[in-house]
Amino acid sequence: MNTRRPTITDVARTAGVSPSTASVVFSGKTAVSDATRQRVLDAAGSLGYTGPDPRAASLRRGRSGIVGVVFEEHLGAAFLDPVKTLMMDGLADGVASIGAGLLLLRDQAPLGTEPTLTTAPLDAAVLVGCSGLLRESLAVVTARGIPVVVIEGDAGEGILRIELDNREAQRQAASHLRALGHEKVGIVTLAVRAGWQRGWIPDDETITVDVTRERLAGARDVFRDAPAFGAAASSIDEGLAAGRALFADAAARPTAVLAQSDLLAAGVIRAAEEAGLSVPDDVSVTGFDGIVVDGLAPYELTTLVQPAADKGRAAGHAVAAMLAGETAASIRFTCVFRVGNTSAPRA
Amino acid sequence: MNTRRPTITDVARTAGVSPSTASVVFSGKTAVSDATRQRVLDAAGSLGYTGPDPRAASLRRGRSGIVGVVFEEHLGAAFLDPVKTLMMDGLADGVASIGAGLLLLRDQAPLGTEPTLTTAPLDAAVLVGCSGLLRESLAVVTARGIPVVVIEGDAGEGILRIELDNREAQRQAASHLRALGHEKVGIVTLAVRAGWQRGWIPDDETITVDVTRERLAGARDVFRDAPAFGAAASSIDEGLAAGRALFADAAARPTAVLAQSDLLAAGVIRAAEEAGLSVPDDVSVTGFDGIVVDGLAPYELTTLVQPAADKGRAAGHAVAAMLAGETAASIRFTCVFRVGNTSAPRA
DNA sequence: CGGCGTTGTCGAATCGTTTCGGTGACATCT
DNA sequence: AGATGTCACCGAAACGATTCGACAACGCCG
Repeated sequence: MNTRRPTITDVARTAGVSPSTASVVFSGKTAVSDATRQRVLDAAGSLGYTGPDPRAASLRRGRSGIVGVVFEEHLGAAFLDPVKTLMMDGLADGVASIGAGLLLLRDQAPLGTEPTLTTAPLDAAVLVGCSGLLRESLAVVTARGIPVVVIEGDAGEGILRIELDNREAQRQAASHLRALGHEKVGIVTLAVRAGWQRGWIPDDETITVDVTRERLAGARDVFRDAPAFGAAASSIDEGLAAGRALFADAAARPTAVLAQSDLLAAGVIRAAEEAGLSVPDDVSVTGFDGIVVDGLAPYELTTLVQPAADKGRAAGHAVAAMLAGETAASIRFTCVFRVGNTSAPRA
Repeated sequence: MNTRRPTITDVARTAGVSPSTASVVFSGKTAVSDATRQRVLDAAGSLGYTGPDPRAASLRRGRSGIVGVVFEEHLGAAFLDPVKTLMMDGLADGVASIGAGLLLLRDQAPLGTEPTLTTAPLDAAVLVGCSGLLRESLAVVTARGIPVVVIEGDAGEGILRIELDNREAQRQAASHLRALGHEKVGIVTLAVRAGWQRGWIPDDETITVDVTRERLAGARDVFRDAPAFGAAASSIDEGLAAGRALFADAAARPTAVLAQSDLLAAGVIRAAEEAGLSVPDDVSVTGFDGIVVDGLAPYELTTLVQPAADKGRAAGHAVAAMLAGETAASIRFTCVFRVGNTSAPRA
């Protein structure tokens, strides 16, 4: 089959109408008589025409219907985190209103290949987290004059931002523990910076990941000198490792642990059980995120429920608004503190 | 700023060269003298030109650099499964060789919006799982004459397919249990069809999900009459529910359980513990996938290790090959049986 | 019956690149 | 010195659709 695909012009010719009319039949921008529409559709059918070429359409329209989502991590790593997953879901929802799809982009293109961020036909971009690495991507995107939204990260002047009240929220959990009488509290944080290896965080460490820094600050607002152990990622296994570190020294053992994510909290709980400690009787544990941790039952974490999907949806709507020429504003979501059965008065 | 973005023609004019030359400077398709190149680059810089418009380029080239990935599930659900996540990772890798990005597509577009599958500028499509629902998507894509690859699913004649030796692999695990002396075996399967609710699978049930059917067949090759409980999804919690069902009746209790995924197996193990059974002494449990189940330690599942990332990578390469005009062949990957500490001789 | 608002269709002008054949100019070989 | 190649660069023609103003034809009203 050497024959190339039929174009809308071919269809128009076969149907005996002008290309403009045929185009309108497919786009529905203008009224067309039923008779004509049918004729065009028939012609399309007989020619095997399956609709306008999206490439040509997007050139003419100046829109591709594609929103790029840029992650700093390895793609797989990004989806290991249920919060990000939920966020993606919301985002997909949000951009669906303008009929757009999500193009997955890695921050640093694998060696030797084109940076797709510069060559992809994006209408807009959403950056997830913005710690250093993403700055570069941000530069590329803004240079292209594309609307951009940053989720959970400081992007600098004039960039639309979707974020949480991380510090205030974490402070709530801390206050809760304080009110329960806890004084010796341990903190388990998310990664301190890209490439961070798990370990205790020195007091003079500079924390480049916004979320980690803010939540830690919130915890320290209440427990000024609480030691903090930084995990390498948000996972149960990392939490387990962190928990072991916290509970290693029986004398220095905390009576409560503030974890910066539910997954970490779940790991900490497991570490506690391992150490023969009962939760919440011997040690209270709080999480952050409010997700359903697979397999954690019967525990119900005391945690901060964040509107993860809403964050994504908001980003999607913001992007849609910007594309529609409206101005959108940054949004700061609020977490809801939820008491579960993993925190109790100090024994 | 009413001023529109500069085009490559503007840049060419400023640099005093023809548009074709300017184009070549950016694409690198032909040799250009250093002096000219520099002149063009300078002109671009002073005009704020950030490279060729991808939309126009893709029209002219006939390539957009975008590969669509179509899921049948809710986007979020897709990424809850570590296997899919790994697969995506490999896929991203595989298509990176042609500098393509991955466009996330849901099978059924949310109501009231354009089906992006038909309007997105795709070079190729990868369908994940192909059970009924996806058939429609498949029709759309093939009608558009786009190269398509199906991962884990029967797509019918002439469609390139990437799959596993599901049946043979599962049979290995079953044989292993048989060799250990087990006779009363329970099976926990993945979803039987889209929208399946957890429950025992009647003998006359038609199983439309390929993976589920094949693995079940493999298990029944060895244990012809083993009862099968179908989970609604691949998760620990579903496995837990299934396990409870299996262990509910002490008299009918199986001495071994074949789970169709590691996540399910993890849940079954938890259910066993809950029922006061010890694994593997009282009951053996095998999984499928060979992923690292977060928080399952110290158990190491006896399972079938599937090359999830390789599947994705293979799909990516297949797509790349087809786009290059070469012919690619279907691939069937082989799982590796790995004995862990969750299976033991029958007590 | 003439003016007028509707409705449906058409022409022509883009949208911004890339590509391909061609053309000088200049170096190399015999 | 003439023939032959190479190297850079240019012009013009696609790529396939959308859009917008113009324009007939038509029914309606006073």
